[in-house]
Amino acid sequence: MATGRTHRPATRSRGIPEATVARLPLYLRALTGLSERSVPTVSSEELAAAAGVNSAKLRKDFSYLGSYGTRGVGYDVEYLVYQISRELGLTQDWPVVIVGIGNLGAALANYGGFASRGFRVAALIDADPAMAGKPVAGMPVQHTDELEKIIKDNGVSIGVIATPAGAAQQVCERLVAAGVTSILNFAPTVLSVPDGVDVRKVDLSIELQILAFHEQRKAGEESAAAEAAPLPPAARAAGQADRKGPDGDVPAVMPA
Amino acid sequence: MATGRTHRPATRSRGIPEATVARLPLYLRALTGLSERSVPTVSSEELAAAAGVNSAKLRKDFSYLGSYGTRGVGYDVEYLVYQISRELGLTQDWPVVIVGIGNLGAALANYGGFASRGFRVAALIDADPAMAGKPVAGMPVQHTDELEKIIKDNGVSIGVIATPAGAAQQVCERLVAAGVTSILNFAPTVLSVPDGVDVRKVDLSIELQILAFHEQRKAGEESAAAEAAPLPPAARAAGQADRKGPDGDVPAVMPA
DNA sequence: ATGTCTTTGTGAACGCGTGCACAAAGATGG
DNA sequence: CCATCTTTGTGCACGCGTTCACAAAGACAT
Repeated sequence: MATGRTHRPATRSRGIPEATVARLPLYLRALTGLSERSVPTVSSEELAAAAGVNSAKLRKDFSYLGSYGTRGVGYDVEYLVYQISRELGLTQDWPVVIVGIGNLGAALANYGGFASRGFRVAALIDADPAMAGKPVAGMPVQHTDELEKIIKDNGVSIGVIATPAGAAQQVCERLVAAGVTSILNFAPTVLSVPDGVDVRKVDLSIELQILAFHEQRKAGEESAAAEAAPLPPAARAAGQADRKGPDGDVPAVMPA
Repeated sequence: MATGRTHRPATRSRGIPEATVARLPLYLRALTGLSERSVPTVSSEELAAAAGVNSAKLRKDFSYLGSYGTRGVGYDVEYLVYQISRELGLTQDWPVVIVGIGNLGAALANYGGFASRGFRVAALIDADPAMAGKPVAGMPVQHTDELEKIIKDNGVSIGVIATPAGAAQQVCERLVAAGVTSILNFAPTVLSVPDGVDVRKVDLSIELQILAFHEQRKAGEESAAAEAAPLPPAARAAGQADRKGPDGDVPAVMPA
């Protein structure tokens, strides 16, 4: 999924593997659903099915948290909801700021999933002076000039970047300088941050390209030998394409 | 990734590892930037820095595609752009439909990154009759009733689901029945699909929760021994919480 | 209390991905 | 033509994550 990842180099964060951490929210969601239906206990097999994973994997994941199950019975739903929430740090309030209130930023501001898990949108920030004061999701947009003050006043440590790619790195640096140590980046750029700052990336375009790859492969398998050698591997004469404009003899494949 | 991933069980798709496929769009983006600046060739070291990865990893990734570099020189930018585009299947046109034109769906419809890589939004679909005909991103929203017809008429094989969680599975099944074989899912649900259908998931809430985990850990390291045992591991008497409503003696930690 | 049955928790094996380190290949200069 | 220098391509080792398979633990019936 979603997601590619630009974050810590697979440091095991206190014994809990990164892959397990990434699945905990999945379990939590499934458990919350069971809790709403007043299901008291659940087996690893049932919960795994609900979360879309292997039951052995689920049990191993939970084993990193402790022995919270009862053999022969399963897991107590409410208790497990609490334990996972605590482990993820969702028992406390996390104020976040969203920078870049375009279409995507507005969608994020309105997204219920943020507020429903202890995340509170503390401020919406945009560089466009025309946006300042306009209400989005029942909240006035504030100008970028206020960024540092907002972060410090609210004790924000998580920032969401939904700006155009060109502005992302600069916004990122200001966020980090003001005290933000975790960033969720929607801009299609590689952010460089100092050590100690976590960056997670959500890149819609990349996800689609990965799907296209598999889609093409599926289509190619059906009409197997349809494509001959698409281009000779050494089609270009060595040292010929040097110092030539971007519109050389190589097929222009990138639209706009 | 971004993200978690619900897709093929790590099947190596014709020799190219899944992890490599996920990085190809990253390289492509960096290369496109170089191409626009008319840079003729680039070394693995430079390109790796631009893409935010290790240079050895980049070279190994490219080695799966073939020997496209020149030792002592580097890679021809234009040629590599073409090769990666072809490998990802971006040399052809991919019509996509977006189902669920709420805040997020509208943001996606307006998102330039879709159109800029060979992906063409063929239709916007929503279940709300009041939305039908309304223009979003310069395109009239169509009603769900038309879904099957739209898919078949346009030869759509990639669908984007941006509906509420409750509607996602049903929409998914209709998409698949109509011929869609790749799905990008923004709804916070686990989709179950038949074999042969790829699903990639983008879950904003999960990404935030992962960040919160690391954030909490950072905070916990500073004030190391601040937190004592938060709850006795066997706090509940065995077999006591059975058959009790969701509001038992376990702390209610999930807001709303 | 004893036996049976269910389900957890985990040891161990396997496979994938990553990164090191270096040989091979080609460019470049004399 | 030979030497040197740069950069690729890759063999290899290591570590993480996944999965299998089973012993241990507890529930439950008799």
